[in-house]
Amino acid sequence: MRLSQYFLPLLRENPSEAQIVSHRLMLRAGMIRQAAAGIYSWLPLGFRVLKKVEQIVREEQNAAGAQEMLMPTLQPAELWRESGRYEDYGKEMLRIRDRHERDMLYGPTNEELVTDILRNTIKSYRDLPKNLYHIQWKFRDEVRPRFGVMRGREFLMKDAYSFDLNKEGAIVSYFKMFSAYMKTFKRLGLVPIPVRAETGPIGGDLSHEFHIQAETGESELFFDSDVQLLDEASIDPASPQVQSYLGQWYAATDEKHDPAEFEARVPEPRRRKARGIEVGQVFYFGTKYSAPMGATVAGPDGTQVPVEMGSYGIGVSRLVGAIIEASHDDAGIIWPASVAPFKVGLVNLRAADAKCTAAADALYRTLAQAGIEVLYDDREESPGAKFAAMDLIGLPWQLVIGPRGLAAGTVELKERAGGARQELSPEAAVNRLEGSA
RNA sequence: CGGAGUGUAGCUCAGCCUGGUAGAGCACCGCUUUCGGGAGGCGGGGGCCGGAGGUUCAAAUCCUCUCACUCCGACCA
Repeated sequence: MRLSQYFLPLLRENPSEAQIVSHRLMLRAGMIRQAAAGIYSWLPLGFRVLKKVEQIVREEQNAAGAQEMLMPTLQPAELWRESGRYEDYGKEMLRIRDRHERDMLYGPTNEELVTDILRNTIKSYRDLPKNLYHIQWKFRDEVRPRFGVMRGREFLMKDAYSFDLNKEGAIVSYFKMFSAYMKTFKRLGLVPIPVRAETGPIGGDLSHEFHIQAETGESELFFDSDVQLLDEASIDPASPQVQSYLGQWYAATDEKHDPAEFEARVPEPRRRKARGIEVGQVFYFGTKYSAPMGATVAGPDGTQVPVEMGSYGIGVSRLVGAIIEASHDDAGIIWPASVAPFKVGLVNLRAADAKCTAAADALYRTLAQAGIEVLYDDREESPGAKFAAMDLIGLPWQLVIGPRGLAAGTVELKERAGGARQELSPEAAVNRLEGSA
């Protein structure tokens, strides 16, 4: 993509409404624009990142055996009256009335809707287990939206729902998702901290939140630092010991925190108290929805039993902000390779110079043909402005072509993280980029 | 929902106290000299001063109402 043609409105100064670094950088890097409090448009650069995050989440859900579907944003109030949550949810839920005076709502979550689908289709225990998910926009009418996409009112969430015949099966489904979440967050370049959590309005008795450590996090965490070394491959969802296995690392939100237990179980050097951004939560809640809504199947003995359920959320749009909180410096964003909007920024230092531009154009074509995502700064701007723009948008690599290198037959390849630079031939630079992750 | 602020050019802000017909820097457009980490010169375009009402000869400025946004708290994924 040529920067001269790309819609990328960069801001040199910090917009006054943005208080935290991810919000500031997303606005300055031309990723988002605010439409109303807690409601954002995603501009081309931000949209590319959002789609990459979404795709990694999707791949790991599919790999864990969940099946993608798509439920609507608008739901009938009737289903929520069945579960009892229509009144419980309060003003967080955006209620809408259609032209026929029917009560509707913009879904804050989808337990009711998916349970309705299941009860109308699945009749036998032979059809279980099932795990269905979708990636859809949600709306929660927060009293006080803030921090950009980290706490928006409208947000993109992946939510999965598992259905099992009994509790043992549901626990297996739960830990399959647990393991998939660990892998997902690691692929996004993050270090997830899974903590025991309250179940909140979703209900149930088993829940974990997944947090990313950041000073701007809204949650307070207490954990054994070794939990950060947890390898998801060591989690066997089918093992009866999986809960005690994971329980060996103390990790809790402040609501669940027990100072006495923390001190007794975790040696002092490994005790951590830190702020975290919640990027995912998993719940096992049994028959909380299936029982009142009549989602039952015929068991092996022919009796009708309510299905055992769990739900599993990942804040896809919030993750974009969380990744920036976890990976930036004074100059701008530092994208992990897996979600970077482009792999490399190609900088033509002398767009007004025919030789320099010819060399840059040639390299641009070569990179594009090699299937490398490249953002080509072909504008006539000062070098300082170009470097600042590239550092701000934080692509993993920068490839610089200027008269100095041209005379020596080299280009400069710079790594955004760490800032290491090297002069090498254009061919060698392309090879390096092709070979890197 | 309580408390505190802010709304003036695309962005950051000054002007408001003490009313007199709208400003700066950056950004943008043209020309030019430049340009290896946000470069200089000259010229230019861009504003229902958030909205409505009021006071006044005269309102960005004073008064009333209203809307939006931000921050702290409570609440929340």
